[in-house]
Amino acid sequence: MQRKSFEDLTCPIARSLERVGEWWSILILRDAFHGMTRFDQFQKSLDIAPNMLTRRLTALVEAGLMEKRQYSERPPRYEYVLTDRGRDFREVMLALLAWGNRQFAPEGPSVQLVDTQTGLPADLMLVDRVSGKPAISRDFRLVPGPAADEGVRQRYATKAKPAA
Amino acid sequence: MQRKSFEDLTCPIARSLERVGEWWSILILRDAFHGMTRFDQFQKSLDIAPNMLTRRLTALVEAGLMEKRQYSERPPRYEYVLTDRGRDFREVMLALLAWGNRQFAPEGPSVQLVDTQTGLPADLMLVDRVSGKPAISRDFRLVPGPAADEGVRQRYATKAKPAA
DNA sequence: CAGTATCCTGTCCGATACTG
DNA sequence: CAGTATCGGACAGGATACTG
Repeated sequence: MQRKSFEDLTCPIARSLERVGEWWSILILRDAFHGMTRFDQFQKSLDIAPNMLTRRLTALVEAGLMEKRQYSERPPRYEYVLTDRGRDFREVMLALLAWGNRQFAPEGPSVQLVDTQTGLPADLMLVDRVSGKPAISRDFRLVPGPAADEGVRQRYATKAKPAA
Repeated sequence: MQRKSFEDLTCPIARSLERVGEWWSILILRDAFHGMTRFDQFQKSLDIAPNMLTRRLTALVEAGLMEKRQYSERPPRYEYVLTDRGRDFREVMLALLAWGNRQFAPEGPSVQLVDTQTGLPADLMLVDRVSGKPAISRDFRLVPGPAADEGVRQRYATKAKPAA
């Protein structure tokens, strides 16, 4: 029966996972951020079976994260480029990368983000543009928004106090 | 043959995905951040089959993101709490949430982070603690770190110019 | 080069029944 | 309450062969 469809769910995390929840999807996006656009570039880099690559690329295109563009008439050739929506995913990827480096790289990072102006590695944190406070500040709380449905309201109505 | 094991890979994104790549894992963490600790709390909230919940919880414990703690002797009762490593994942989750709200919530967010001091919804962005610049600034570039292996170096040695 | 077409396997996941 | 046990289905993913 496989996973239930969560398309109707309003939780933004679940909705995001609908689009990028498959394992390869994020790695394909990672390579796309690195400038790759062509089928065989992805295939070589990822060492992925070609049919799987086709499936994932198609899914990413359908989700609006990438766009398939013809860059040659004869022979017909296509490339896959990030859309605005896909490019916006960069922050999530960098957050994931930073977390991985902090937690699973005892011998130092294998890939890191550096400031090309100074040469210093970046130390990323999420902040609120409005107040300037870090997102992990205790001042912030997740609450149901205007489009919340019953399920969401129930989950966020628990008396349990949120973990730090 | 299922997915190859990527445990030996040094890419921090792949390494992160090893731990939280399964669909339910992140949703369990989401609920844990919301203060849930007990088996049946997760089960009711997620509407997940009990055997799957056991599997995912066990995996999260093995990955060091959660800890199984006995909170009652007779009868023996356990609870699942976030470890430091698990709590550190909060930034990734919030980044995912913010992306989902930006991209897939035309009718407004269903869940949002608000500043309890001001009542204003947060507008999250990743910034570098060192320079204060946003992570999406063009000044930043991903480069191989001290622990990079051949595969990583090759991927990051392409002449292709990174996508914006 | 850029895929499509088959076939196969592992496992994620759901459903249900059961237990101390 | 907090799970374990068992069953079965759907699909992610791999391997390989083939095409314009």
